[in-house]
Amino acid sequence: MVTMADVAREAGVSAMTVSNVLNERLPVGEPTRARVMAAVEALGYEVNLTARHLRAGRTDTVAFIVPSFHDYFGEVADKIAPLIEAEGRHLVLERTSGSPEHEMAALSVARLQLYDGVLLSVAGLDRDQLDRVRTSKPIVLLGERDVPDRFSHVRLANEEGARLATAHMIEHGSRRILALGCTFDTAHMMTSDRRIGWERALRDAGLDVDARYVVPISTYTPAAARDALLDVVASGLPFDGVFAVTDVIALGAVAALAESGLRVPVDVQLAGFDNLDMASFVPPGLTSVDANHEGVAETAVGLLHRQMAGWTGPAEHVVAPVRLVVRGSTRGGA
Amino acid sequence: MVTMADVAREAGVSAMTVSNVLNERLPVGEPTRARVMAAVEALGYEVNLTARHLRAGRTDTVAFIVPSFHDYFGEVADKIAPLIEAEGRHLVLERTSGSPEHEMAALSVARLQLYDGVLLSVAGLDRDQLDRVRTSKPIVLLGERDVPDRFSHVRLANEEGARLATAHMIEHGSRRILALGCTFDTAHMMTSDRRIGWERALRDAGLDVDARYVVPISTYTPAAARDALLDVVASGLPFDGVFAVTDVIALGAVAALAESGLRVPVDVQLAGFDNLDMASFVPPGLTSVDANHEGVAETAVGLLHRQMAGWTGPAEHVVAPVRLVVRGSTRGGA
DNA sequence: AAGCAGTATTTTATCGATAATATGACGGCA
DNA sequence: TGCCGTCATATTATCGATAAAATACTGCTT
Repeated sequence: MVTMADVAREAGVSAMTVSNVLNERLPVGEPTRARVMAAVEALGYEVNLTARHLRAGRTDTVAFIVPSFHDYFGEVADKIAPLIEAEGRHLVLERTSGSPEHEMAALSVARLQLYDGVLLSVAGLDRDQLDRVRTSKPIVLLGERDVPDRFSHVRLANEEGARLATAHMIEHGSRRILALGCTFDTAHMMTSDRRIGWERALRDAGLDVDARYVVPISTYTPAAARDALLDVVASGLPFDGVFAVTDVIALGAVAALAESGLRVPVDVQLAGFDNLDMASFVPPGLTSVDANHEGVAETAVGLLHRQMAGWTGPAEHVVAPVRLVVRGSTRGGA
Repeated sequence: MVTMADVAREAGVSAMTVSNVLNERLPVGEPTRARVMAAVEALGYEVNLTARHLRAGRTDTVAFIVPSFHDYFGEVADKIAPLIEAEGRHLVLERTSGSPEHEMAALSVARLQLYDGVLLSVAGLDRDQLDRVRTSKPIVLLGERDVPDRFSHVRLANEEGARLATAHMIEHGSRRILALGCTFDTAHMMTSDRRIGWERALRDAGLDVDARYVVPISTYTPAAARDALLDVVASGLPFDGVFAVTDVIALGAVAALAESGLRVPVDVQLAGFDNLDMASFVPPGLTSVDANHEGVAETAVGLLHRQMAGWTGPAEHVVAPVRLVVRGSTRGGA
């Protein structure tokens, strides 16, 4: 490996001069600079980033830590990347599988040292566990879990989104709407917050809230969603609308409804949450709550930049607004 | 920051002993070990990975460098992650936007030093550019571009896959099949290799190859694919089948066909490539060439592990076999 | 009691870069 | 001539860990 010392020897100068040429820290005379650059070229020298990190205490890298790489998180990551790169830093993704242990490990002192800042999409950790994390590293949390006040946090208006979607289906004639993938958890969770919005829409319309219409699913995959919905159909429970807790779940619902011969939106209206790219393309077009990934990405990265720039003010807790994007899977759609 | 020296002082031993306790390199007496562990607990010490990297010359981290985080690459990354973790290493993802500059930068000496090994999904670099990369770092290339012999490489049987899909549609009655998203490039590229397979199926069946049926698209998004296909419909060019170069492109085709009132598979059969998760769920089920992500991931990671373990034999060039998964978007489907 | 094998622990040097400080060379001015 | 300021470059110390070599400590044998 070619080191800075090798370049220095080749150019007949000290290592410090090489460093100064490359980093433009202290001024270097033109003839010397030229000799150094020539030596760099000749030897093909490139800085050892690890050594720089150790000495300089900065890595110029931000990590976005996600439960999994695909679907929602992949899309958000693609929005975040250019924002980080615009400030001259690198973005890397790490995966936790959504397990509390992995998330905790990602927040360990050791791993945090590798980055100048961290965006963590919280899926497994609860408020108490997060409260045990002690660090002054810039961190912004994303996601629908409850988090300690001292962490900056960006979440979606889950309840409002679910309410909007459900109310929209009620307005267009649905009376028995399933909450597919929702739960009755008491802790703040995506699945319970969205259930509350569904309930509120029902109540606002004077409809009964029937616990049988909340259909939990084993894993958050389209396959599990399809199976769960097919079970409902088989059970004979009558329904004329489905609020799917995410678009991925809605995709499973689309498949189940098609298999069951139920027409969307004529027999059953369907709405999802997240407005993933695919939502516009899956026929007949999926009505979905738009989480404004771009805006969420900008907000989160903005909060992180501020912390990395030395801001020490209080943490902010942002609730990103949502809006309903109406498509063909609900009546009143295009 | 708590350093190893702090722990050593607290426990009344040398830093080396702390290191030996934590890494189990040299044996340490039980009472000493206990004191050290107590000090570690008391101070909340964790190793500085950057310092370890510098000294030990190993990062225990593998990078998977992809054009973008979503869809195909996100799914593959989720398959790769557990395989890397099984060997006690971390996986991180980096993004290149598919640009040659970014891909070259990812292969620079400086960035390669950060990882014990690199999996690179080549999208932008051609053979000559890759040939300029000089490094002994374990690297495995993925993707459909041509690469120099000295790099290990895993690609798909693109031509065969496209042929299978096209032949299947011909067998079930299609005679005018579009190659949506394909190109006439002469360099080996995913889009041209798959076009060749499409051509071969047509020729094998004694059908004409008409250049108008190769429909390139501006960007590899469903939106661009939908627009391109709507243009074809508007042009009046008759067709009764669509081979979409990827499932993402097929998704755009699904939308365009639905908008145009063309029924799948009655009026038009449709097949894609990649067999993404969503392919089973988009009604009526997308017939797709299965690229066996899991197998590709295993092969690539296997080659990388071998290199990281010190293997110096010749590079391997693996062509991963494919198979056709028939679903409702083609006749003969379920 | 001396010698020795074998284990436990410490010392020293190093990974490669850079912040802080020191030295050197040169011109200007009284 | 002598002193000072300025710019260019070099030296030194350090980031935090660990490999390799050196030393200290055991108990056991004869």
